[in-house]
Amino acid sequence: MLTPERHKLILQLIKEKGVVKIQDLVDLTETSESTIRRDLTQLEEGKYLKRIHGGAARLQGKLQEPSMTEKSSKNLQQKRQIAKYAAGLVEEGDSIYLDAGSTVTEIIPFLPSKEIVVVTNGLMHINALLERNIKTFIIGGFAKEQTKAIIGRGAMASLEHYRFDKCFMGVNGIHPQFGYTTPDQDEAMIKQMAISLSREAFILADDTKFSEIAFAKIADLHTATIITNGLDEEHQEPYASKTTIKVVTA
Amino acid sequence: MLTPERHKLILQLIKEKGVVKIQDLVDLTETSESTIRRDLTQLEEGKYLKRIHGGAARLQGKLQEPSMTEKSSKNLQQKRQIAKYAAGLVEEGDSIYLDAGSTVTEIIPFLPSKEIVVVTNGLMHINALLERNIKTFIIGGFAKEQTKAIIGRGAMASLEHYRFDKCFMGVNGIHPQFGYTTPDQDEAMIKQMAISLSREAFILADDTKFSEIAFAKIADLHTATIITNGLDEEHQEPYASKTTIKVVTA
DNA sequence: TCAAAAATAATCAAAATCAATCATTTTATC
DNA sequence: GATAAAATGATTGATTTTGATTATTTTTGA
Repeated sequence: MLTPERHKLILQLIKEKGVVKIQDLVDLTETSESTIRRDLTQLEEGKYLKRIHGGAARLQGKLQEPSMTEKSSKNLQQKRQIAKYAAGLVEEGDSIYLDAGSTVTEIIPFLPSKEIVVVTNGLMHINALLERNIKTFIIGGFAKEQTKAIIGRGAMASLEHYRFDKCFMGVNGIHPQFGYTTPDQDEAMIKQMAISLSREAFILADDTKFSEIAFAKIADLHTATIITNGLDEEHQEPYASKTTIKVVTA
Repeated sequence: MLTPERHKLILQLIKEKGVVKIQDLVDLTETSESTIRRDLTQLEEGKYLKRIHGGAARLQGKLQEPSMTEKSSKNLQQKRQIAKYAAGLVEEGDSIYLDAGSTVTEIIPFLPSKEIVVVTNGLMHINALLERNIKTFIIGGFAKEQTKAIIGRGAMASLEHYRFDKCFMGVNGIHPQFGYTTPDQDEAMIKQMAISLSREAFILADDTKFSEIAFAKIADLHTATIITNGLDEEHQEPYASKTTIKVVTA
């Protein structure tokens, strides 16, 4: 195994578990203790981790991702959290629909790459999907400039040819009475259809979307499961009886 | 195996896996270790990858596309010439089909932006088209990674819904007897269909494409008009009787 | 505190990988 | 077809990485 591969594995494991034992790394990488020790020394020098007696630990101290404003960084973190959880729902062999939208894009890095099929109307997803070598189909139709989404009659007809195990999408409003809503009627129709073509549908939404209402109705609450974060129990109440909410915690 | 082929394979594998071992590349390309080492050295110089002990790794530094070689820059000038002429053929109110491919992309900046409708299977064209506020439809189907083209059965069905005044495409081979050819059969079928759905079809080709034959046949010469440059009269002769050639001059 | 156990660091030889060289083959040019 | 140029594959010795060994330090538990 090549050095960078090992380093990557080590960092990955440390990121997940916080601390790791040397012996675990030896087993994981199938190399000798000496090699692992050398790796840890190097990684510590590069400030990627902290060595501790018996292994190594993640350093929480600091710089993970520079640049990015306060808001968008926090926002992105939230999106990632939600996206990561959503990706965890995808199983090998699934066919899934990814609706256009920046929140949904965040799912892609976490998807299992083998044996899944993705259908999407989101042009912004294409590069990320192809880079991960995921089998990707795009639906045909009119390309809308602002949102880089494929919409319109043709898109509906194109979508009709597929069936999905799961679909993931963002919305602009979630309301106990008015259900899921979005500003553009054409996009609403696509979303609605995608939900109806999926065995399970998931709405990805940060807490600002709750109690909001946008122009075009997509569907009633019960037709999809909501994945969100940081929504306290009090605010969940009006929705809890009408649909399933998964609150992802940090 | 030819050098550019190997380089392509190497980059492809590295893109997929992040890191590759030299021995894997030797097996993959069925050449010697020496050759692979030389390849890696060259590719590293061109900033396409980073050599590591035992193999090579993808560089995340980012800038992927820029580095244009001597050759491709000259090539680009030719492409632009051809593309500009082709764009001049488009009239207001036309519906046109732009096939996937780098030559065709060059048409976009020269297109009249008002009152035309573009249909394409080329994902690489989308951004340029939307930036110019051109009414754009994309056909649905399987997204092929290497060429960023939409292909397959779905694409054929999707294409079927449209009719065009003109269509523009590149090819890999033009031959008096074997007509227009391209390496990928799926792409050939799409091209063929696009031609048959168009009132007029145009092939954009620099002079290196003449007398070449690729694997999959698209159509006979007479089905399209060839737009090329720098092809002297002597070489035009075998084709002139079978189709129309427009030679663009500098 | 002290001794045993565990973990670490230092050392070294073997293995793997590397760069440089050269003879041979392939390709391009006249 | 002859020649030059480029690409290739094998070989060599140098360098890097690795795993085992041994000595040193840290931790553990009585």
